[in-house]
Amino acid sequence: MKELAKQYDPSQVEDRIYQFWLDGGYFHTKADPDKKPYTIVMPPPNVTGQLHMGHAVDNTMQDILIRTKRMQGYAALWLPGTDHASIATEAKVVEAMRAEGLTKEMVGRDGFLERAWDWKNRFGSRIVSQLKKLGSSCDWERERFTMDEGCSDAVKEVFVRLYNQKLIYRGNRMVNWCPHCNTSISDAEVEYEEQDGHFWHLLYPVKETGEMLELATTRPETMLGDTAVAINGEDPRYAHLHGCHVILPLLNKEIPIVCDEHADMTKGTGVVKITPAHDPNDFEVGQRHNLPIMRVFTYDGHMTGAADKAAADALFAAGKNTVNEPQVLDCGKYAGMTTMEARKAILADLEAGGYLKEVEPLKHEVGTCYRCKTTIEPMVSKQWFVKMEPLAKPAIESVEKGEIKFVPERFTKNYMNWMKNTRDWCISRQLWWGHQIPAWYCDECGETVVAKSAPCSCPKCGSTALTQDPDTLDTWFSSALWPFSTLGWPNEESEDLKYFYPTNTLVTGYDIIGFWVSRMIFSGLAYTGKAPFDTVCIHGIVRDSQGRKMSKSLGNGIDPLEVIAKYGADALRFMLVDGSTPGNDMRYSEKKVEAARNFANKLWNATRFVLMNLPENFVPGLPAEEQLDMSDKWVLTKLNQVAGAMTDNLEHYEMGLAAAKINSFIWDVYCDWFIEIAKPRLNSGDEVQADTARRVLVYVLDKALKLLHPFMPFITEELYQALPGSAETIMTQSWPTVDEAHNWSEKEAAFEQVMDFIKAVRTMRTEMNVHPAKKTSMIIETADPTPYEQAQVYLAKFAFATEVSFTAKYEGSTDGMVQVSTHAARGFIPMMELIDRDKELARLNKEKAKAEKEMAMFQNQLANPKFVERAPAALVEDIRAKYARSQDKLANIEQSIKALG
RNA sequence: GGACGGUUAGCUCAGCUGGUAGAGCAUCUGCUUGACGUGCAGGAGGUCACAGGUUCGAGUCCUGUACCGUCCACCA
Repeated sequence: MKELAKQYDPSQVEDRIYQFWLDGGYFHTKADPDKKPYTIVMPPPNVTGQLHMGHAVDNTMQDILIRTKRMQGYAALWLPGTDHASIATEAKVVEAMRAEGLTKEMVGRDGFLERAWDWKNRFGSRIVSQLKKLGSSCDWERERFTMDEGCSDAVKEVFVRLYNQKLIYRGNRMVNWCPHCNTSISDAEVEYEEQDGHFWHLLYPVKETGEMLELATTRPETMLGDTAVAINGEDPRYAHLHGCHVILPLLNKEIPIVCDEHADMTKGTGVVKITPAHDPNDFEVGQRHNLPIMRVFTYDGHMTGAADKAAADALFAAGKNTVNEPQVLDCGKYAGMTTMEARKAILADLEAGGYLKEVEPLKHEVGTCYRCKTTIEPMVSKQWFVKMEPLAKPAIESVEKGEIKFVPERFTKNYMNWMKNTRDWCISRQLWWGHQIPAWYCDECGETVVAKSAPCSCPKCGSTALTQDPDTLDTWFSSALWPFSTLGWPNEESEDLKYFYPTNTLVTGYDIIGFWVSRMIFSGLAYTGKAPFDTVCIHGIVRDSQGRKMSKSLGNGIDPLEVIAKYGADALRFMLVDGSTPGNDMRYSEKKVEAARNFANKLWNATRFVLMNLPENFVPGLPAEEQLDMSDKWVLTKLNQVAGAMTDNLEHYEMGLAAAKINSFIWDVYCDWFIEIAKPRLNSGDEVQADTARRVLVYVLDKALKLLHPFMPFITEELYQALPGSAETIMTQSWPTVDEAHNWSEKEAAFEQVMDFIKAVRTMRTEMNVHPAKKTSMIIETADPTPYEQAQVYLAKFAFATEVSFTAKYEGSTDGMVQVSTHAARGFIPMMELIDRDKELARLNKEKAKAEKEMAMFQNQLANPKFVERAPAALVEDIRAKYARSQDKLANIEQSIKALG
């Protein structure tokens, strides 16, 4: 048996244990017809990212679930992997190239991709090793990457299928354009933030009547692209202007006044300028009225000029641009300015021309890019889209039918809201790192060919000159397939797919329900015909100690790896779940990690104590029932209760409650009471008693380690292996269940009576400042002395008794006797000379007040005829019993006060 | 504008289906009791945000209010 150190040092243990697990292959799971499958796919972290607290909670929760299920005998698969994170990774590679003075264009697509793969290979293992530090028991043999061969094949398969079903289309639509990342992004990727801005009230002259039409805008620089002004057809103020035109200031261009419902009579002046190329609503208006779409911004956030116009005209002339392709304006003197510069210049010119009526300050929500926070420009652009409506419908129904449930349930609403309002999903990105869109265009006739691999020739004209679409797909397009692409789909015959799919639990934060969860659900249903998981377990985010979100810009992030280095992964894990509530945010505090570290140390020392007391030839196993002491039966009953309760909590994803329960069991029940109470037996010299105590100590410890293992995997493994007779790993031992033979509720009650008495004596002594070394005899007055008689050794040790005698009714002298009372007994302790009489009287009166309050509560309840009449009979009985008990206690205290004189 | 969450001890938070308010930390008092001072034994500390309602009984259920926070939507 190995000697344990006085303090637990996780740094000496964790890496060694993790390697032991890897070497043992305990994380690997295969399809096993004799077992039930349980599957979790890990939300793939960004391949070049670093572990943060969000990952730490997410993966701790998954590991707790998977370790529990593994111990419960499931073929538990936790499938790990990483995400290529197109925008984030591409941005990093671009940045690194900039340091060398290079741009994407300079190195070209192939050169860039080579660098990107290098980058991935260099940093991709970092996050994986960090996940290992946490103790994650994933099946690393199955580690996947969203751009590996299988996942890429799944992406192409889906793209082709959806295209053939007309659920993927390409067209000129309004998209969110990030001028910094230089790509379109989806609606979900736009974040709104409140900014100070202005309403500029402009005046447009009406050609036919000469009057000035007032309208307001928050983005005056778009006015160059106005191709109409809209009024509401019902608006009496403007009835005379139907069919008229305005002269667009600065450009002196005639544009029509159109009647459209979009113009709201109740807002502003009821007149709206229409810029179809740069506003989503205006785009719709433009479609309805067949207005030209005039682009005035370049894709990198400048005003368009002659060259831009020439390029667009050339494409148009070549017939490459067909439906609704925006025209491009040569912005003349504004060409080449950034949009902000143009805003200033245009406003100055408008003012000079008398077209600016007033400026009104306002706060408004501005769309920004979730990656770089740059203000989004709505742009009309030719992109690929997924038609959402037919896909969303089954995804909504599936959740409504309960095939998928959210935990906590309230997030269902969040999901539904997202699913029911989603617009078509823009999936093309003007990036190189990612899955290139499997579409080819014929250089000769412009035909589009969508296929899993490059076509040899154009099916329409036979030309062999075809060019693949340069764009890549939104990262979430591949993430959406993750639960099944990682299990072998589209190969329907894959054993893994058949066995492990659909998966069971998806654990993730509420912040990506729209991005990811919803897309996996509709994808799973559409391509595999099955919901990809049955439960979505949602957790909150970890905030800093002041409740702020952890962020790079604030610099308030806590690095989980530093915490692990200082306190151990077990402590971090325990801190993250202990006392947490599903779906709620939590605050990080070092104090909480310390508490968790202390708990680990407590367990370490408890085990050390047990091991120290075992003889060389110790053979574990519970002794026969007749040898068990009342404290043994008590602790075994408690163990049963905690095992049952934790199992139930874990089934309901209440990991915080489960953690608190095992903590309390180990610390309060096992260490503070059971170990202490076992000591007299261990040292009694009675070999039979000592042996019984040892066996129970080891038995309960073994079970407690198992119950704690999912939460604190490292220390429990280390300690488990040190127990005599243990198997090679705790990981695959069976999860403790309720043992019906171990429910001794009457013994539990009897022992708790003794505990009550001990506590009463201890409290009295501490309050009276009696030194522990001062021991005395005592007389216990009780109707049934049996439990106390059996507990004499304990009374000696914990109630500081020399000799104990019993009586049903004490009639001796109370002179010099200090008295303590419980519900079931009264103790007479000759130690009055040690304390102050007045203090003792005060103490008793305090006890009395407490007892009276308690008694009064029950009395009031029972005095209420409606309570007795309407409350459940069992409860009324229970209250009666409690009332009787509280009466006994009060009587005891009153007698004590009387005796004191 | 819509939806959701929070408001419980000095601090951070639990409290499941309504039945005598809990934990950790902090604080106070004792304790070198041979597993552990990263410890042990005790104490003090709460009108459960506010106002109504349902109920024999409400921290828990319902309605409303206030403040804090989050998400979504819109904004000429």
